[in-house]
Parts: sequence; C-alpha cells; structure tokens
Amino acid sequence: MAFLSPEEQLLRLRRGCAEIISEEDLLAKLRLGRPLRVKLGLDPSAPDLHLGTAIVLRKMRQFQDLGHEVIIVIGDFTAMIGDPTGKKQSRPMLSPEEVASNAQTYREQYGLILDPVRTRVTFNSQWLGALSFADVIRLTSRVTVARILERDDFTTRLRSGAPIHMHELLYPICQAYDSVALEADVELGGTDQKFNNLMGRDLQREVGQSPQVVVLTPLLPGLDGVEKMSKSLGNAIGITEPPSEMFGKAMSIPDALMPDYFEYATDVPMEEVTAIREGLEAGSVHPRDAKRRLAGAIVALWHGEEAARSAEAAFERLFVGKELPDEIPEAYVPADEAPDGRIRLIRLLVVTGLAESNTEARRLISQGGVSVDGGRIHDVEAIVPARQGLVVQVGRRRFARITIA
RNA sequence: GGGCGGGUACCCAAGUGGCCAAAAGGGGCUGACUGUAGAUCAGCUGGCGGAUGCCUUCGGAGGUUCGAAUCCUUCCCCGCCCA
Repeated sequence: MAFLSPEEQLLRLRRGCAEIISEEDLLAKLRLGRPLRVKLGLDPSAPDLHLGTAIVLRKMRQFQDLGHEVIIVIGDFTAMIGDPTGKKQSRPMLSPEEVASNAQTYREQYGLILDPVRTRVTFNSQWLGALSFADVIRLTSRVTVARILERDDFTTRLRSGAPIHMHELLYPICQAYDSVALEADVELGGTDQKFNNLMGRDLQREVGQSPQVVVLTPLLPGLDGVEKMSKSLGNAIGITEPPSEMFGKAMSIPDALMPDYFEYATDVPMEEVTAIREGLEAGSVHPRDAKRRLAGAIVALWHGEEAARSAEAAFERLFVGKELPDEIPEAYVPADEAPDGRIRLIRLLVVTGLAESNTEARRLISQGGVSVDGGRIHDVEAIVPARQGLVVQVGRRRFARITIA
C-alpha cells in the first residue's frame, strides 16, 4: 500500500476527516518523500477503546499503512493538569512502575487497531519532566494570555464565572511542546483538540521548526445522540464488546445519526452510504433495515461477517421474537439465603445485583418490571423457588440465571 | 488586604425555624406504544423485612431550640468588584 503518490495519499487521508489544516501543507509534506512523523496524544487512563476513539486510531492506522511513522504520546505528565476540555479530573502523576506496566496495556489495546510492531509509544513526562522552571518561563514567554484565552472553554468559563486555575492555562502549551520535542509533521486529534493542536503549530514556528499539519477527526455522538461517545457517560460501544451486545447497542442509536455512523464507524463504501442516506430521505429505505445494515457492518468490522450474522439473528429472537438471549449471565445465590429452597423475590433481586436495594427491588416489582422464568410478577412480597437455572429478568434486557452456591 | 455574592440529592436549581427525604427541570429506571431505539404518554427516582416509624443527606465542626437545609459561632472552598 506504500509508495502511493502524494496526491493519492491525500485523497485517501481526506476521507472521514472533519478538517485538515491545511491540505496544501499536508501535500507539501507528503511530497518530501520520507515517512512523516504522525503524532497522537492520548490520556494515560486505561485505554477505553470504543467506536468514537477508534475513529482517530483508524485514521492513524491509515497513515501507517501508507508508510508513515506513528507515535503515540501518552500524556502521563499532562495528566497532572487534566485536560480543561472536559470534566476530566486531574490525576496524580504515574509512578515509573505504573508507567512501565501500563505501557504494555497500551500496546495491547492500541494493537487492536494499529500495527503493533510499527507503533512507537512514548510518555510526555520524558521531556516535560526534564524542563526546569527557567525552561518553562522561556516557553511561556512565547505565548500571550490573549492567545490562550481564545480557547473556547476558557472564554466560556471566564464569562460564566467558573474558576480557571493557572496550571490549566499551561495545558495547551504542554501539548504543543510535545510536538516540538518530537518534531511532529502531523498531529492527529478529535475536533475538540483543535486549539491544542494549533498551539503546537504556533510553538513549532516560534522555535524554527516546520509547523505540523493538523488532522482533525469528527467526534462521534454516543448512543444518546447528544453527548460525545464516552465510556463514563455510558453511551459507548466498546470495540471489544461481544457481537450481540454491539449489535443491540448499534440498533439503539437515534435514526438521524445513521449516516454519520456509517461514514465514520464502518468500512461500508461511500457510494453505498450515500445511497442509503438518499433512500432514507426519500422514504424508499426503511430506517429499520438501514440500521440493521449499520449494526451488522459495525459488528463485522470488529468481529467478522460470521459474528455479525449470528448477532443479527440473536437480536431478531430477543427483541422482535421476545425470546431469551443465548447467553444469560450467571448470578450466584448463597445457599443460606434460601434454607428451605425458597427466597423472597426482593431479596433475590438484591443478592443477584439486579437491584441495588430492597427499596429499588420493590419499585421494580410493583412497576411490573420483573419476570421469573418468563412470568411477570406483580406481588412485591412474592416468594419464589430458589432453583438452579431459574431465569430472572428485570426490565427489557437485564437477565440473570441463578446458580445456588 | 477590603467590599459583595455563593456552597442543597447524579446534574442544575428552589427552599430562609415545624406542612422538608427537601419544589421545578434535566438525567436515570419501569410500563404502554413501536421498527430496536427515539419521540409521545403514565409512574417511579436516599436507605431500613413491610413502618401516620426509624436512620442517613442540604460544604465541615460545634452551638441555640421541644424542633434546624433554614438562626448563632468557627473553619474550609468558590465567584465578582476594588487595591
């Protein structure tokens, strides 16, 4: 795949990008005829790879496949600040031991998308930690306060009276310095990273380096269709989730998001994506069918065609046919919870973790959300047999198969 | 350093001595409907073996009172303005 002409490379790289700053610069760099250094900064927390984070990583993989050098920068040093972008908490710096043990985890996780042998993983404490206070002063002297405050979240917080701490202002500068330290040719990032990435360009220019090209990928909205996809918001589809889970979640995205998901989260050819979008708009394609195609394509990307087909079949049985799923998680009930082979339903729900408290269990039962062996139970005080293999269902999709332990 | 305004449940935000486990909205959960979801409608949304009852919760710690989210003292934290 390597040795494509610069123009052809640009053509491929452009697909699925939100913005490239700038295409001319990228083309010029591609024409240098050497592998470009492509940098991506990532949070040091345990990798949480989902369809959203996969977008930028897959773009990175594309650079790899075109013969370029990719470098992942784990922001272990900048984690002390916590990216002011989100509500992310700042966290203490990792110890060298933690860094070492995490490095392996990153490698494995990112290896699911990137080519492991050609991926360099670095930690920015390596160079940021080496700076003296005098270095920091010299560095910050190159950036004006007005320039930093341009950043949208700072402006917003300032206006709304929310606190902004001094060290947060340093975050963009730190990230920009990563690019300087690595002499990056290209920095990848989500659109929310635009400011930080552009700061890298400025700083590189300041120190006499050729400014990096900024390649921004779109942020994928989560299942709720509002917030961006993130594990902590519970609206994510993880790339290692089992096929049926993945399929079911994909089916639950809002209709309006389908074109975006097709384009950014699957390999479905753009011609087909366009055809589906037009069909949806014209009413000639049923949204349900389009979404099945989407869910199938997502599962196929991570688990293969075969898994996609069986996931669809399972979905059909479970939701359309309202049958039990193939695999029901086991839940253990200690034998002494049911000395006479019977147990209060309320207690059963709590013991199996299907309800958090007796009160919640009561609530669920009285609202008609609880079934035992397929039969809905409305009596809050019901006592049920604590039998091996008993299937308890709460709501639409939470199941447990009882094992007496 | 000075002046002013704030800190309430997952979030936001009312409440200024008892009717406050604490309004409204958001979020979440359950049900109905459906194409899975969404939208819509209805209900629920601190805990306690079944309670006109008890426990925990209104920044922290003390205090006043029969009774405190509400009053007092003190401490911590945040914002704005002035210097």
